[in-house]
Amino acid sequence: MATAAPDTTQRVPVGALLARLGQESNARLRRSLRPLDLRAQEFIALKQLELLGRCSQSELADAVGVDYSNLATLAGGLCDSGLIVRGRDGADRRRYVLELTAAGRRLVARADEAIAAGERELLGALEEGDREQLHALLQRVADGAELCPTASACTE
Amino acid sequence: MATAAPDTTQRVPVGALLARLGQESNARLRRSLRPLDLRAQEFIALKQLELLGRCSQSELADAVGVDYSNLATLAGGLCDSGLIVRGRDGADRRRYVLELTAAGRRLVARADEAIAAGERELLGALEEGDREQLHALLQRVADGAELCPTASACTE
DNA sequence: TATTGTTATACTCTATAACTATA
DNA sequence: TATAGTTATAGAGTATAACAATA
Repeated sequence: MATAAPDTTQRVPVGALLARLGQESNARLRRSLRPLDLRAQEFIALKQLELLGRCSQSELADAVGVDYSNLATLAGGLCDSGLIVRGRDGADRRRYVLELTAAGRRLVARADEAIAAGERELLGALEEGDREQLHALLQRVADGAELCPTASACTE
Repeated sequence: MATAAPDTTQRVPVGALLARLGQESNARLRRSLRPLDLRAQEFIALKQLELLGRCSQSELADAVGVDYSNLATLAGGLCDSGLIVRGRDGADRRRYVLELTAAGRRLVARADEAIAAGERELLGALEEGDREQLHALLQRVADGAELCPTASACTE
């Protein structure tokens, strides 16, 4: 049977809180990015590519939590827009090597500014120290679940 | 200009972590609920209704982060399935009053068990105490942003 | 006129399967 | 045969506008 702590029944479980706050976080992201004509997934992929440097489509898909199939379309669009460049890997010609262009790098910088305000607003209830603590906890969960969102944690 | 802390540039911002973990949390929720033939939004709405007790569609939509227009369709489906009942408010006949049926209550209980395993797995990297701390921090953020996920915080 | 709820519609995101090309 | 990528498609979630009924 499931564990049943006495006062856990009447509160929202952590998973539900995560889901709800993630939803809100995504909504704010979308609104902030709309003026830049960027979709949330596109920004996340670009941002991750900035952190990882050169990498293949499948590595990026893993890091970002998007299906390979959907990342193919996504990367194609970003390539057409001149935000990334795709070249075949010399060693294994099946693989693409993705890299941010200068234009892509500039757009990411603009997007970072655009989303910072919304993020501060969402986390307004927390003091600086609490925000750090939240960041550390979330990072540990992400690393533990192998969601691999940081370059340093990508050891493969 | 935006604030620029020295070592913040090379790590994933809190908002992005929240978005990513929320995405993962939602994905696990969906997978856990599929055998019960429940969609994530449907479960979230039912669960919230359990916490709030009787409430109107607009109150539920606010609490759950779904557009009024979409909650209309959602509530209609749940009503057809016999999981909730809808009745007009006597005082204000424009408003619906939603309430969980016995069948709805049973299904929520089954769903709670189904999703508990996935949640424990996602949070596996954290000790019990850290999990509590994460819960408290997320709850404060949710309350601060008036996402109103708890009955107690709903003061309106 | 303002509010509650409904319907319709477009867009974004998620997920699966079938396919091609290279290893 | 196994893997990297592509294409197509279905389903779920998000967002907006137009509308009816009631206050």
